[in-house]
Amino acid sequence: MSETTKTTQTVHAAFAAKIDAVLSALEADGALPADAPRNGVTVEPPRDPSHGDLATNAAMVLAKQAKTNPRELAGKIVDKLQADAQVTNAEIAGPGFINLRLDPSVWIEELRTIASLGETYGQSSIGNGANVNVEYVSANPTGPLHMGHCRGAVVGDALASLLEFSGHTVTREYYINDAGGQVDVLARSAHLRYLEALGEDIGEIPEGLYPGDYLIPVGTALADKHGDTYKTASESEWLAIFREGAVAQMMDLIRADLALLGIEHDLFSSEAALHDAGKADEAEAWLRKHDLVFDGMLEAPKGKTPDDWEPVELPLFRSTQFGDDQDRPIKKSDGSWTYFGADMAYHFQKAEKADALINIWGADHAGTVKRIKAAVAALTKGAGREIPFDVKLVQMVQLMRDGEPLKMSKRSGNFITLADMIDEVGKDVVRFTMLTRKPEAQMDFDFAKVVESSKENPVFYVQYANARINSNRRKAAEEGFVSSADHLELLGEEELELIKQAAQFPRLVEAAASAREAHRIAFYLYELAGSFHAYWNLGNDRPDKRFIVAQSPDLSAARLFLSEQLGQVVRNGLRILGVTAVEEM
RNA sequence: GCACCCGUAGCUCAGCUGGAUAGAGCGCUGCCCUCCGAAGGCAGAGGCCAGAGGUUCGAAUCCUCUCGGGUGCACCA
Repeated sequence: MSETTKTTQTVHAAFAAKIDAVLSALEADGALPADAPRNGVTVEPPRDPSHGDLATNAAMVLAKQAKTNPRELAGKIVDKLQADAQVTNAEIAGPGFINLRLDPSVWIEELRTIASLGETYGQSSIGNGANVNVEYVSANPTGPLHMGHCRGAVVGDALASLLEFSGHTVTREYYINDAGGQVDVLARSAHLRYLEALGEDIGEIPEGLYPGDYLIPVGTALADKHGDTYKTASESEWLAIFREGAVAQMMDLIRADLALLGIEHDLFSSEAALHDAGKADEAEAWLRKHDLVFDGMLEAPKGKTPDDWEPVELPLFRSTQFGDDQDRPIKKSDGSWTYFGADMAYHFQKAEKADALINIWGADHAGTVKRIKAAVAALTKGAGREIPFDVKLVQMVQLMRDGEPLKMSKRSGNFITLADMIDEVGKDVVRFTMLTRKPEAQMDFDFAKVVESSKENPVFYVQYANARINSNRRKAAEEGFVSSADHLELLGEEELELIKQAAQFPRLVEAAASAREAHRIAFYLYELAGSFHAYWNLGNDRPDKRFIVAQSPDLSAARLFLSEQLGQVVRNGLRILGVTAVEEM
């Protein structure tokens, strides 16, 4: 380890390394078998702070391998740890935990580390630069984004950022379903609006076409471009042209919506282009060769069987071999690809370029997870390159206003758009709020509650912490006090507690990234903000606990330094979530 | 009927991929502030982690079953 990395290593990383070194020393002593696997050994703060600053379960995990009992092994580890100047106390507790108390200088040093690393504090290299493809949103290009797309968009984007922050190379991808029946419907709907733009009275939009007003400008644009060329032409003449034109405009619309949320994908992949490249055919050929696709009879759908149900023979993927409840068709009877058939080829294509795939899907697609994972596993394994493939399901959001659910009518084409939501409460509120619940749990989004300025609103509370830090700095400067690291030794117990909490950030980032759970960052920030506010409030009754103590310039400077670094951690966390750290409120 | 998700304080939810006495906010109770660093503060009560088995040093967490709630079950996307 070089000197430069040593000076900026975080407490958590340093002590994880120390425990590791102790275990290696015990191996050298013969107290542990050589190369004993150490997965499962953790170094983390105990839940109950009275137990100490850090705890490790090493003795309990390794006792079996050492052919001894946990407490005895713990004793040997403690002996070595007590030699460390940074450890003021090491003791065995309970079934074999080792609790460590650290010298205050360790935490003071962490504060300096935050300052020197600044925006990079908390970054990790656990990703080892692995290429991770995160596919999210992928809404059909048939209209603007609505609130149903919102949560997946935010969850996917925050996860992508989190993975980047922890050392992965991330591709943010959007899959454009521009080859199915729904884009033909779009083309017909656009053609109708085209006729409208040419002055025809189109009356009511017929059932089965998209009624939304957002297609009016699409019709106008098509009329501008094509004049009356396709006014009386048969559908076969204009369908492909209108489809392409309308999809392109829908994607512009969607990109604009995503921009409102602060989302920019790196890659937009087209299903149509995939077919043109013959990717689906390639996948089918390979699967047939390995007897994973066969021509067989499709079973009747479960539940209520449609009246017009007739058995047909179709190319089926043997997804039952992988836990699915029936084999799934990859082509329709007219020879065109099913959604699944195309999706399979699409994922195989993605897998060729990535070290890991993550999909963010709406919960309504839950039923298709098994088959796609099965197909991708078969294809990648066959290609000799099996990679992790996660599908994260994002549950529905119920929109509320003052505790009352908002109904929306999809039939009329009047749904609450993403743009409407952002217009009303703002990007930051939408993003943060979507991350205040684990994605796989259903959530309510109450337009009234998310903009409340109170402690119970996490968005506000976290933003307020940063704003308070800023206003405090400005006010201090007016009175002639400036942050300085010269006398950090003056910081007391309450201040050290704050540093300890801030120091959790790096390991929290790693844990959240490993678990692929960005919402943990949001909860952490809420807690950190809560601690900061509580500390601030101490000053209400005790002027000696305020950041600015007129009689003690050195102490004030040290506390301002602390305040700055807390702000840094809050901002770093917010940046992962894609939420602006507002300066004033 | 099947699959997936959820079930933790009165309510809304966390719980760091199996650790020690299960946490937060709201609500409730009590006290404090309301002459400002208060878009309030401090403290307290409140739990059979839906239920029953199992796995092991150790389970809210993993497995099985049951009971509730949600979602989805076309050659749609």
